[in-house]
Amino acid sequence: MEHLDELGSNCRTMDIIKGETVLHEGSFTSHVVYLRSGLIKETVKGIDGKEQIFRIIKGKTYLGMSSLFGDNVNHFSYKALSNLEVCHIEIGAFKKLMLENADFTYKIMSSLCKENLHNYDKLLKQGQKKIFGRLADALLYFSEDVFENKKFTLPLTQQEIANFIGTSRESTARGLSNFKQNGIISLENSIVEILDINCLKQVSRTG
Amino acid sequence: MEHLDELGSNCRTMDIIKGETVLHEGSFTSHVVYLRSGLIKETVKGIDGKEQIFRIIKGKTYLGMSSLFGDNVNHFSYKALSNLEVCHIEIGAFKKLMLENADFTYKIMSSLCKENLHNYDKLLKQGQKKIFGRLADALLYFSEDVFENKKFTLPLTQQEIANFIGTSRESTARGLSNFKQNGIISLENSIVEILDINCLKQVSRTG
DNA sequence: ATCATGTTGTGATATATATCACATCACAAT
DNA sequence: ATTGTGATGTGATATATATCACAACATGAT
Repeated sequence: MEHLDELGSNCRTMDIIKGETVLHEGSFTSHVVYLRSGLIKETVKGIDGKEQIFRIIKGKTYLGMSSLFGDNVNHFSYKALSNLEVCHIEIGAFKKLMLENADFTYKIMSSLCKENLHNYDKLLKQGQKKIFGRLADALLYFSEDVFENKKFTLPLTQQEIANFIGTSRESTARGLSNFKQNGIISLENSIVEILDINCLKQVSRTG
Repeated sequence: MEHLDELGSNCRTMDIIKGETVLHEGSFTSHVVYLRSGLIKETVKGIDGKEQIFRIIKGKTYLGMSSLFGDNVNHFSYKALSNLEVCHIEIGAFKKLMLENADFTYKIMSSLCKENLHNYDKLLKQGQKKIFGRLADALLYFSEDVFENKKFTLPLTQQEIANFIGTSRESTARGLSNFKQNGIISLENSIVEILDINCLKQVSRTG
């Protein structure tokens, strides 16, 4: 997926520090942004203005493609959870590359479609599950998709996890306590280790 | 979006009667399907096997594009809510057209992206709203997106509406009764007319 | 017209989860 | 070390919604 070489001077690299916002929901999409390294939370303002977290994005990913090809307005905000290395690409150069290189376009489209299927699946299933199931999903997501490790530091606060799985902070806390008491995870100062992954997957399935 | 002429003999039209399934979730995507006319419900099997309805699809739409470019397996089922006229397109011919015609590809991609933004927005907001808000959304969706009319016949049973907005049949019934009593809609034998659209939008917003 | 079958309306109750309230804890800045 | 500030843990209570139960109704087939 990295055709950045072909973009040459149209691609400008820059560093962003933890906490900064890379793109703002509602702003005009003037550049394609490619995340080289670091962790980002993708958010939307929900009704009553509170932050909903859609997903965590890690390195080697283009940001806001749907917005770019949809209506040129960012539909999400992207906020740095760690220090980042991003690359800004001239929108014209990017579109030109797409029109000239059908193969590149095809790849972009495939990866977009895969992402979408995954997201739809997640959102649809989420609506049916109860809190413990959704929390289990979040932990599996961190472990399997984001960090690819059974042991990791929570990338989000409990309030943010709540915003991610659509529940309250208190329910998130209670869920984590419960998993801990049942020996499914260990949890110490935001460091989680998944001890019984089968059980966690079971909880994810049965809600 | 209609490039069917260019596809010539690779495009085969056929009729499907109400109730039939056009594509099955889990099956291999062997053709691109274009819906010429009629109404379809796009569904997924949820946990515990009960049907979740993702959206209603009306004429002049390609089915299952994300699945086609994602992993060649249908992630949704498509069931006819009315008699349909569909067109089956050879997958090879379709991909060939895309690789040869960057402009066509670009348009497909744009429409996919717009769809996605709309769907994400809907799913994310849905998680935050209470039942009356979601039901209001469904009615507005039928009126504004599907039928483009304030008066229409419900395309789904109450059980299906419940599967669409993620609630129980009984809650759906209660919601409709409530809207009726408050003069927001009229409802007689599945025929709905939206009487106070501002109020309905208000309910949609405030949940 | 009659029947059978699926659809709808509505009460009573159970249950999951939000909300409120407050104590404790972790961590960064001084 | 001390302080301040935000993060976390946990009880008590309120509330929305699911579930159960059943009657009434609509619709299509015979």
